[in-house]
Amino acid sequence: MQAVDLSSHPGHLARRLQQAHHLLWNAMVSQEITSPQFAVLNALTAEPGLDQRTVGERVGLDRSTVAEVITRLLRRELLDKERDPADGRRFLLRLTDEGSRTHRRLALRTVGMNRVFLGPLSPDEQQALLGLMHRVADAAEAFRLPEDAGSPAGP
Amino acid sequence: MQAVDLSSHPGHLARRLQQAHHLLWNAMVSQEITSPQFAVLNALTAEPGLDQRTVGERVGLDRSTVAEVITRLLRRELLDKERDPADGRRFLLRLTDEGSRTHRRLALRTVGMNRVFLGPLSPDEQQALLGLMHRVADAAEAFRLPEDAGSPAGP
DNA sequence: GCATTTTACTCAGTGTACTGAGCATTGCCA
DNA sequence: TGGCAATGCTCAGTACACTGAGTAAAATGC
Repeated sequence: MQAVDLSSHPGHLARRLQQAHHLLWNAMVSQEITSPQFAVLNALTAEPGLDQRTVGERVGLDRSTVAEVITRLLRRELLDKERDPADGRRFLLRLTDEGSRTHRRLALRTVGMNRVFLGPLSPDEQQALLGLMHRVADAAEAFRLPEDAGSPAGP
Repeated sequence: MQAVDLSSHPGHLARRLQQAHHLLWNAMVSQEITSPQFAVLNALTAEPGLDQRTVGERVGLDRSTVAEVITRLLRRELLDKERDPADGRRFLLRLTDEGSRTHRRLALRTVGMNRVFLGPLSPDEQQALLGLMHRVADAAEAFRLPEDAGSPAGP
């Protein structure tokens, strides 16, 4: 007895939102490249030559997931991976020409998809939603490694 | 060039939100029972005797994922599954006593977790966020099966 | 200079989440 | 009533996403 109303649970709504997004992404952006894969292409567009760990930091993926996503992008020859000559632990990542083209093509389509996705909201509401989600996600970042004494990390 | 700012992409934010939620859930609710599993327990608390398909409909899981989640809940003996005597295709699902107890215990904890999760927002902002997410998720539901009137699929 | 620790990455295991194909039961209807 | 479509579920394949354990290279400490 006493079931809960899940529409007041932000975690449940976030999951449903992601599912809806997945649906729209497949229909309007790409069936080959997923949204996390695009995020990696995007990060390497902004900062070529990042290593895996930093890419994960930029797009919000943990070390294992980043490795898998990169494996798939390598298989599609959308990026290159080579050992850092200055640090044998690192792999430096760079987009191939095909990777750059793919990123540009998909970036254009995401604009239309986001428009449809947020279509039911007014422009003000859209901004509000993005801002609120951002604040909650950022705040939760602080829970990541609670035992690390807080030196405030600047940009 | 021309990397995109992902903080204006609701899909990206939804993913980050879910990751943050996962973190908090593990810390404050349960490491055994996941949030989708709880959603299934919750649906069966509200409506005992549902079949798998309907459970999926209630909590927003597709047929395959529901089957897997239910398998795990069966393994933990939190629910019972038996063939519908009136319809041999269906399986009827019901919570065990242990399942009911687990649901109640976790339901209490989710209250505290949601409070922390939404903590960075004011009460008004919390309501706004929930409402906006709900509207976007519901609207996207319409994209699920655009063709229910018969589009002729050849043999 | 060598041992310890830290760091970047890999690997194994678990759990969502989706699609497409297949199988058995039911319901419809000509 | 016999065929056929619809329905409920399973299974295989792919792709995130996390944890914990393990490996190799670099930085640190003495």
